[in-house]
Amino acid sequence: MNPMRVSRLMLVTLRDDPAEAEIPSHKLLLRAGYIRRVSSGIYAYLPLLWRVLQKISAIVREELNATGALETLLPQLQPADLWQRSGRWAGYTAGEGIMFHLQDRQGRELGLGPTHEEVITALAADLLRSYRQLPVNLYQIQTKFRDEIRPRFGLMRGREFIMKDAYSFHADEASLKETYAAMDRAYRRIFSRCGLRAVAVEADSGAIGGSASQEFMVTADAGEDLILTSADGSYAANQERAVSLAPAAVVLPGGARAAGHGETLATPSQTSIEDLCTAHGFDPTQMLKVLLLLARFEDGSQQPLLVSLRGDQQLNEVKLTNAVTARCSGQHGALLELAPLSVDAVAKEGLDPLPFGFMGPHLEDALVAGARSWPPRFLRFADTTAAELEAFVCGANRVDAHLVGATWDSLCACPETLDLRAAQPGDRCQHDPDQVLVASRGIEVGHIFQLGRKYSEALQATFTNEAGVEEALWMGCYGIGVSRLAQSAVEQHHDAHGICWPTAIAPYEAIVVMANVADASQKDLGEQIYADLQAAGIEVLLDDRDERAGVKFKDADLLGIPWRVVVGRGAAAGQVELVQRAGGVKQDLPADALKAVLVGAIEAERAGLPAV
RNA sequence: CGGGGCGUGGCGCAGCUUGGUAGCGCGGGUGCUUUGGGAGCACUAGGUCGCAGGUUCGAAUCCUGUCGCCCCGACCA
Repeated sequence: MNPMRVSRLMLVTLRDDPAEAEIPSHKLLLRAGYIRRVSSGIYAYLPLLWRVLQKISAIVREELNATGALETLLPQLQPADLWQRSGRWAGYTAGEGIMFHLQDRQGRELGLGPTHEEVITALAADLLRSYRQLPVNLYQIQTKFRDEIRPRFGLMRGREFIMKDAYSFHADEASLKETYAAMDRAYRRIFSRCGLRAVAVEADSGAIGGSASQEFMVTADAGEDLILTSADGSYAANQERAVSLAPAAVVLPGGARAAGHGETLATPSQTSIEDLCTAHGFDPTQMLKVLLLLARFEDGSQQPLLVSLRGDQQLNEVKLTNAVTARCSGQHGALLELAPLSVDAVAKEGLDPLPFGFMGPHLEDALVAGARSWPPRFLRFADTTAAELEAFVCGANRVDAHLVGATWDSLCACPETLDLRAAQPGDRCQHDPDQVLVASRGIEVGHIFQLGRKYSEALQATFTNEAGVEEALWMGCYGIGVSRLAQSAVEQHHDAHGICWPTAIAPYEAIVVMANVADASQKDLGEQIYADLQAAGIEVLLDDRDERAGVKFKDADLLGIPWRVVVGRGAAAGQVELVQRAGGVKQDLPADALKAVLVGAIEAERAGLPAV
């Protein structure tokens, strides 16, 4: 129950927006006294927020326990050798690495857990021996540490944050998929029970690895991710993953010229697609653009890339990263960086300058053959839209000239063709060309992965199958940013006056405000209602401060308690006012009718939104 | 790490260009009045101007260095 009087709450609210905050939810959590910054990306969760976090955690526990998952608690201090065995120690500690690490008094290296695949997989290797024990799913709710390159927006991207992470182990892929689907369903229930509008989107699995992965996004304008959704709701993806149909290309008048080698066109200083189209009346879809990039790998090696795209399309770097990783990471380790090839980098390799702005897909390997440290050839890719062009305009590989009416094969063989373009809002959908992708912004609050056997193989986590053969475990992992979820709830539920918590995760369900504590009838009735509501099972806060009514109303709005009971002028006649925070609807009613009204309303709201 | 900006009582800011012994609003304390939407009046406490050097008779102000914080990019729950 934990009833509470505001006078005892250590409540400090701020009238002005703190200078450190940018987005509404961050400002409001600071102003309403929910959090305090201790250092960059490190926050104290004050008592009111801790109640919110515990309510979210309780919902998460209920839903995961209902799937048969087991709650556990793993160490945050993790030995380096565990991470060396999975091959992630160097990547996570050196350079851009995200893991805080230290040495103990013996000089042994330790890391502060940014995630727990290593620890849990080592435990699985120790404890899971037979297919008879499978599947199992373990989860924990605890603080994670990540030395973020740039912490920001309060709890949205902290260096220390609360996460629920779960790891499942299976005898085969079918079992993994079953648990993955069960977690998908549990996640949808968790977010809707928390009162959040969330959408599940296809996602890139990034550094965690594995095959399928899906993110859960709380829709909000301040979200860091761009989501593309079809109007019928059957397709939704993070832009870094999204696929779509590109607009049809406008056929190049005259088609192929000079037997597909193209006619030379003088294009002085016309280095951009836009310049060329303006000067010569081309359509961007008739152009072929060539991007040069440089990939840098874990082993220190570098590889120049040549990517062909249709002129109207944008490169999706995540797709390219995945393509390069698939080709090269076996030999060179993880891809650390993908950056546009600079004039300086070319010069540093001792090469002649490249015709930037006038390059065609037939740019010869000979141009990089003499490089000091690069391999003597480009790694070449073409996006599907570029590969499908019959005849196109492209750079002539010398300054101030382009080719018109060139074709693949005549110019050069079309390189490996992949989907490398960024899907855009307005693009037609692959599943139904009559549907169009629509953009919205989202905050990633959950992510589920089918990891496969990446970690179990690295850490020799095996079991004996039905046939008596040793086999690597199949794994899934499933995360929810608990503290981030709390802040995204504020981002989604606030107005000009403050927070409007969904009842299911509000720190208190109701606040009783005695307008004037010097008035004995108000004070007596307020105390009585406070006691009655507690007895009725409502989590209630009593604002007993000797402040003017206006101050208490402002604070109640800022705090965002879903229901406010005002005991004021009508107290002597037994009348009170009931105000719903979201929407601000007010009603006057007799004090003895209050309990029934409030209990009914709050019981309905505790369930959150209808499940999706 | 690259680019941009900011550090002045608890919070939000002015003062800095043109050096001369620190100010405003909010907040805190005391008293009186007020009491349904961040009250009024009076009194009061609280800052070696992020830190370290330097220039100067004199530095919040000019110079150098350094630390911290915020915003834009790569990363992610």
